[in-house]
Amino acid sequence: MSEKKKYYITTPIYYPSGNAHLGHGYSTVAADVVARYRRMQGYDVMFLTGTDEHGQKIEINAGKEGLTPKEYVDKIAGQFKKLWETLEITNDKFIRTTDDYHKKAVQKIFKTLFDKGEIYKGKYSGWYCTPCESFFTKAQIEEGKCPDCGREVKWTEEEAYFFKLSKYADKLLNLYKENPHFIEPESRKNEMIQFIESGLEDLCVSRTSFKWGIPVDFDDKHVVYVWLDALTNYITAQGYGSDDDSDYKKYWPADVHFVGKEIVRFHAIIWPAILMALDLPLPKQIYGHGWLLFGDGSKMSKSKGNVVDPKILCSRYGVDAIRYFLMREIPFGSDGMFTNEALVNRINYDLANDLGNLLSRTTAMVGKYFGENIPKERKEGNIDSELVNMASNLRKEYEIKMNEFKFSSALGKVWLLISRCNKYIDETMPWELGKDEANKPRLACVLYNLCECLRIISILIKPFMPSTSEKIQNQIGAEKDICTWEKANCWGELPSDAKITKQVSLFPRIDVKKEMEELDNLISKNEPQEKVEDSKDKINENKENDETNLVKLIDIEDFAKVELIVAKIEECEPVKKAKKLLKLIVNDGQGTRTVASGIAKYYKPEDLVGKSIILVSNLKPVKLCGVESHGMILAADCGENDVKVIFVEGIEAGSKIR
RNA sequence: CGCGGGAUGGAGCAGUUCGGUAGCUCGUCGGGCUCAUAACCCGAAGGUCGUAGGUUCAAAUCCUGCUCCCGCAACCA
Repeated sequence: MSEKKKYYITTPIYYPSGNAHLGHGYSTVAADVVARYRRMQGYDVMFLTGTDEHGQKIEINAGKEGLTPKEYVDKIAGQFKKLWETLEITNDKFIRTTDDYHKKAVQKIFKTLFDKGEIYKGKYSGWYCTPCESFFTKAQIEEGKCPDCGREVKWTEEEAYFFKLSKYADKLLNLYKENPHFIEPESRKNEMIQFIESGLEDLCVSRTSFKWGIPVDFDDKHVVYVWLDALTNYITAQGYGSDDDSDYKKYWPADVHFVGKEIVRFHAIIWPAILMALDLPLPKQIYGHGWLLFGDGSKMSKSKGNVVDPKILCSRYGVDAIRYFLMREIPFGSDGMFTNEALVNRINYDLANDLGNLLSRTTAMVGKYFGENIPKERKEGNIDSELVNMASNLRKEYEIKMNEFKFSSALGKVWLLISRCNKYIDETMPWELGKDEANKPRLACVLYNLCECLRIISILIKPFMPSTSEKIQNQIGAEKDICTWEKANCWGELPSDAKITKQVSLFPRIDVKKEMEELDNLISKNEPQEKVEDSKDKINENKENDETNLVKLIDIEDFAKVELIVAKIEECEPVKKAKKLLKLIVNDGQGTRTVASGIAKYYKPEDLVGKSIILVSNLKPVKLCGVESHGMILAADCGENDVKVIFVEGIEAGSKIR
């Protein structure tokens, strides 16, 4: 009774403050590929994904739609589940942090930590940004606004529970040292080390400012804040803290947590610290993958016609094509771009021309020359050994890449064989062999070799493209028992009575030009309901919050509150340690004052001295990068990437503008 | 001197750990083939490897200075 080896992999639990999009799909497909790969290798796999459903933002978004938070998350969690079905994700569990068992377990964990003295009650006073639900440190408050959203932060004091994160600094550094692969890719590890070395503060783990969360059961003013609520899902999902923790015992610790690079910090620092505090084993690895960017580099460009709704893409091109694209186009550790053109090109070149066509021409020739079966009598040629070796060794190379999560390279290896096969056909010229009855054994051998290669290929692409894999096996008549991982490095498995039939094309070729036009039409139709809300896990970088075109109208009294005057710039210098800031000394008619302005990118100091500008003179002073700024100068956005200061000529400094 | 990543033929990237013919995909041009989804195969053109110095017999690779991009942090009052 050889116990199967366990493999536990997770995606982040997604924050359902908006619709599921391709960025979510990216992480999840990657995890699914690994899960399928490990299952194929015979592991007992646990693959977990889910949603992180608490927090103020959910509360607010629900309110906007006139729903209760629960109704709201039910709706969105449903969308996520549906998307995973569409993408043929084979997660074993789906956890929602609003699930009962999770809530209970979290309360238990909270209490345990409190009893152990790992959590203590304290007072939090600091700058708080409501929309972002974040407090900022002393270093940050000096500088002013919320670093995330730029909005006003409020000085807030609240009673709160704290987790003693600071005491784990050394242990964490040690952990990284002793487990060099704990954080991958390596560049991320360096960031974490840096972060820790710059000092860890205790972590605020409860809130009183909103209700939508798990109550602290011994102090019901408080709800558990995201850290202990969300991160713990990886163990509560397996029953930790419940009556039945057999799965927890079986699968924990996780082999790897896949996370977006923006949340590596939480997983590499906070999560292990929590586990240490609980005396539980730590996950073996945190892998921070890159982001899927849209269009020209960062934002989704509507004019470029990027349909990012994964459902549309899947129905148009098939799930396998989308899965393939995501895993092939972008090296897993780095950022990558999604464009429709890149997608269609990949489908055409790799899938239709190389793989699809290889299968097509192979099965067609078998049909043409032999009917359904390749004869037993086969004559080998000198040229064969290179192909055979390559095919037999492929699994080994593929495995190395897969184990490092280098999906793109792993697929690259497979495609090397596909190319080699196409070349092999040219070299052996089966159509010539077919002309002479005497060459039939040689022809049989050539076609057999191609089918064997296809068999191996079909096995190795299976985690990525499950149904394509099956289709290939079907067409070459390979039964399940010779399409296993074990048989992927064996040669000569296909029996001579295998029934080989040409069927429909795997991937039809796409007319790029036409397709781009159609996609353009598609989005223009879709646009109204397709706005992708930025979510907390922001895997896509679509920060452009659909510029609210609705300008709020104000009364004349509101305008009267703003005092605008003309001022003359007398001195100007860049602010040290600031990239965007210029420090201006301006004369406002009464005297001089200092103003900081974020225009360093567009103006040199000497271009400004002596000029007159319009100044908002009654803004509250604020300190920016050590410079006290008294006012703001008016400037206009000129296109995407330029800002022009509004200069005025021939008006005395101090003149009021109305 | 905040941290980090990057600058390589028209585009997108690899190569830089441990110096020694600069490689891949796409595009362009020419040829071959006809089994196949007008797919496949071969060949060619095209690169001062961001810039300036240095070490070396030899530098994309090592060292130093500089410029420009991109994240994050911070600071567009």
